Amino acid sequence: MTEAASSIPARAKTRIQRENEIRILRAALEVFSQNGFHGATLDRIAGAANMSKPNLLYYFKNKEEIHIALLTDLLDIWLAPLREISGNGSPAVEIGSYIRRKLESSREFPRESRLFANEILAGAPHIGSFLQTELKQLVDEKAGILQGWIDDGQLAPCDPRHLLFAIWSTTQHYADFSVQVRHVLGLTPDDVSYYDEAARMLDTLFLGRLVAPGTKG
Amino acid sequence: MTEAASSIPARAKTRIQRENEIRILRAALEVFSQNGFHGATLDRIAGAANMSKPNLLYYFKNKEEIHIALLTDLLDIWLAPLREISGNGSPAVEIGSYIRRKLESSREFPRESRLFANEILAGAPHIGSFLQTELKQLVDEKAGILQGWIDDGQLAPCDPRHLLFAIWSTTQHYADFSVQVRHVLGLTPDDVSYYDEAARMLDTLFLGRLVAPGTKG
DNA sequence: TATCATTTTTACCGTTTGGTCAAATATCTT
DNA sequence: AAGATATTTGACCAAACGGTAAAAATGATA
Repeated sequence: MTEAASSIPARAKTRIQRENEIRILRAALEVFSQNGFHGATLDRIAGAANMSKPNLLYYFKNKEEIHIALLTDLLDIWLAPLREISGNGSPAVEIGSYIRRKLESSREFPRESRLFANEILAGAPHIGSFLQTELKQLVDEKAGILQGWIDDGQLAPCDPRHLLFAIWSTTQHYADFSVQVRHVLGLTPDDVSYYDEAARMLDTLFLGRLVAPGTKG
Repeated sequence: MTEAASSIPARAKTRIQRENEIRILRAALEVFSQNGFHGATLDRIAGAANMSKPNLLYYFKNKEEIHIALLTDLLDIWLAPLREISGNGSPAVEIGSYIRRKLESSREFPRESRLFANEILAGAPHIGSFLQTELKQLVDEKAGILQGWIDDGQLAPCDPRHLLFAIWSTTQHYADFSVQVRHVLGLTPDDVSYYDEAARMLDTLFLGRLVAPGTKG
């Protein structure tokens, strides 16, 4: 959870405070991820948290603060799979397990993924600086590892950062566009059985070879 | 543009009417794609169209009608590249050119792409039936073509529909997540020079082989 | 140029929304 | 159990929002 950077030493949180902040953030995640920032109302969030609106505002001073708290928590979830990429392993293993981690993250945290997607779509008003600093730094570092493999001939020549983009987009797609995925596959809502097939597809795509070597150079 | 299905024969549109409807839709596309449906206000749309709000409502009876008009126009743009996939060509050529068309569509119509993404993220409240019928039908048809190539051994075994998902996500990513892409690459806003490198990446990924065949089976 | 239809503006309305405040209630500590 | 603190509630408010009505202005037409 997020702690305000205040000079006044904050009181230790009570049990009720801890519980209610979690209740609120859980409810807010549901509402924000489904309706976007502007589509989410404090009344709906409060309702989803089984709480009155003034009570909710006793814990968070306004709507934006809830949103920012959610985004802050989110960034760790988002970065974790990327951090684990190691230069010691082989590209096949490292990339393969990164994809699996990202896909697993999509399945486990679809609401967080959609919250992130909404924020980026809106122009990243709250996490712009995070993208430019922390994320960029980490990407540059991991891109260096990938570039090493390219130089070794273990990986096809390409811009490693765009390879990461491809991994992000394909894996997150299954959370962010799940409605489309389900409609196209003819599945019922909440059916997430497509993740196994998705994993196979991405393995073939990133680790295998899609189009058989043939007439076209 | 969209025509209401009314039994009363609609008057032919005047010059001013045609011009203003276009002005409104252009402005609304900008505002909706940046702020989502709920984040967009009639005042802002009217402002972007250099028009008073009541004047705007003289042409569209409410906010939702503008949104639906935009989505309707959008679906053609979205489907066009997919329709062109032909069973006569080779997988390499057909898939390659489909990717190029989708990527080009991302570059040319980023606002439309973001509008679409917003709609899907929100649960596709307006285009759900389109996804279940028209899109599903077309996907099933094109998936059949891809399946044929798989049966021929020209394409690696995989669920062709998931292959399409991978193409959609990677190409649309460059429009929908352009802010993230630019921040990570260290580019200035509005710089779209990354599209060339993106095309190379996707060619390698979908048509070539990313990880060199090596120690790992 | 007079007439009619179309377009634009001004003034307004009801509702929703984010947020406040003070009083009431529950909880914790001694 | 008393007192202090933390929590919850109901009543309320101003601003923003989607939308309306009718008059004023403009454009087309004969």
